[in-house]
Amino acid sequence: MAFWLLKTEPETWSWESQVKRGAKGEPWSGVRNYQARLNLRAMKKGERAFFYHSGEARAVVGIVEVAKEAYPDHSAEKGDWSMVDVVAVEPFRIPVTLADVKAAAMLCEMVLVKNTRLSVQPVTDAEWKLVCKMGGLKTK
DNA sequence: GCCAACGTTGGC
DNA sequence: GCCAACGTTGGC
Repeated sequence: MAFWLLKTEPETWSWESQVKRGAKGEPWSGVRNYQARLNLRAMKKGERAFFYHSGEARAVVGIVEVAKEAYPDHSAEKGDWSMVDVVAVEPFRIPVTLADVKAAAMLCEMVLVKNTRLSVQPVTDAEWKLVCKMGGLKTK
């Protein structure tokens, strides 16, 4: 069971928009980076990901679940790109900001810190647990 | 608004 | 295949 982190600009696609989609979920389209594509394609149905707001907010705000595994990105005019469908699972009670992540010794190796520009990232089990806890969620 | 980091493109 | 130039992302 792997964990992930999905980055989005809230002006483009926010947690609120994701929640409004409900159980139908939403295709995570528009990824145009090979490393991110690799991660998208490694995602399995039922795996979970942090939903991260970049830009102004800079915080993990909730958790989504993969509802459909990688399939061709319909927004790609050319090239071989993939997307997955994700469904909102649970909001964080307390958003975990980038500053919080950087301040936590255990999290200083997170891809979020090390490779800030990667939009689809793997998260380790230990990181997952801690960030959930910081967000005010019971870890499962 | 600026700049650093990274990825992509194109000339050689 | 190398590398400089350029564009984009995202934090500050």
